[in-house]
Amino acid sequence: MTQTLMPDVNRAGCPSRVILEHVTSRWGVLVLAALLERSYRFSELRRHVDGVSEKMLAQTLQALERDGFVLRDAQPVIPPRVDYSLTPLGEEAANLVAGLARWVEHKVPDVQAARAAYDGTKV
Amino acid sequence: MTQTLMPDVNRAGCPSRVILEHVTSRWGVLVLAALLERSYRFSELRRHVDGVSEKMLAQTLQALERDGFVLRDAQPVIPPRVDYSLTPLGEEAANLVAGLARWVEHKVPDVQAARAAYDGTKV
DNA sequence: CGGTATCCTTTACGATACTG
DNA sequence: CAGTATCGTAAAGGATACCG
Repeated sequence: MTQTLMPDVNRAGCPSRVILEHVTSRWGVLVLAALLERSYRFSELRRHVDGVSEKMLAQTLQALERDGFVLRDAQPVIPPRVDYSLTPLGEEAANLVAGLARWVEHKVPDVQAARAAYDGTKV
Repeated sequence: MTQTLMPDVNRAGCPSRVILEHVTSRWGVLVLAALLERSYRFSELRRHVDGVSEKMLAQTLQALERDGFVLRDAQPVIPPRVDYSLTPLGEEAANLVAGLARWVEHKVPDVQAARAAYDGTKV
């Protein structure tokens, strides 16, 4: 039996690392945070998460769906309609990353001040 | 006067996005989480965060230092000794990302079950 | 509408060698 | 020890075109 107990993000090759990277990926964070408010259709999400390409959005959603964070509901209508929402597991993840995102938004001035100080002493 | 109020991670070009990317970067997360426990020397950190290269560790630490999350204490001794620790701001960030990392470690089995189910229906 | 396929560019990253 | 510099590869990502 292989080592399945005690996942550790500090160990290279630990499955937890890949999951963490999905959740903290550039677009993964923003998608999860968006879906925390409400469910979105593909193109809605694409407009909401400014700058994401179709390709990356599809890729991000697939990874999150496969990991059990996102639920994909494709209705067999014409034109097609696909709704994305969070699973209970995804909601937990989304709360954590959305908390981080909101904290960052709130601390932008502090970071900019730190950068100004850093750049000042380093020139 | 330019738009400095209401940072929004959903808007491309918003400074909050770059900060968020530093904090959620592949190695940024692990470095912040490590420094939450205690301060580390460069090579200690390199061993602790398994798999990180010298280059990426240096680059990550510089970004985090410039953003005001990490404090770099270089003692003028031979051989050189440099200690890295968290600023108060960095401690807040680290608590959030470490919380996320611990949550992921805890949920590894759930994700693996979700993947098995997903891969099962998709083949 | 909600994607996929293809191509191409850019960035990330790692390995190695070197320096104060 | 704590980096920097250089190089090469691999992966990320964007643009466009196309399909069910």
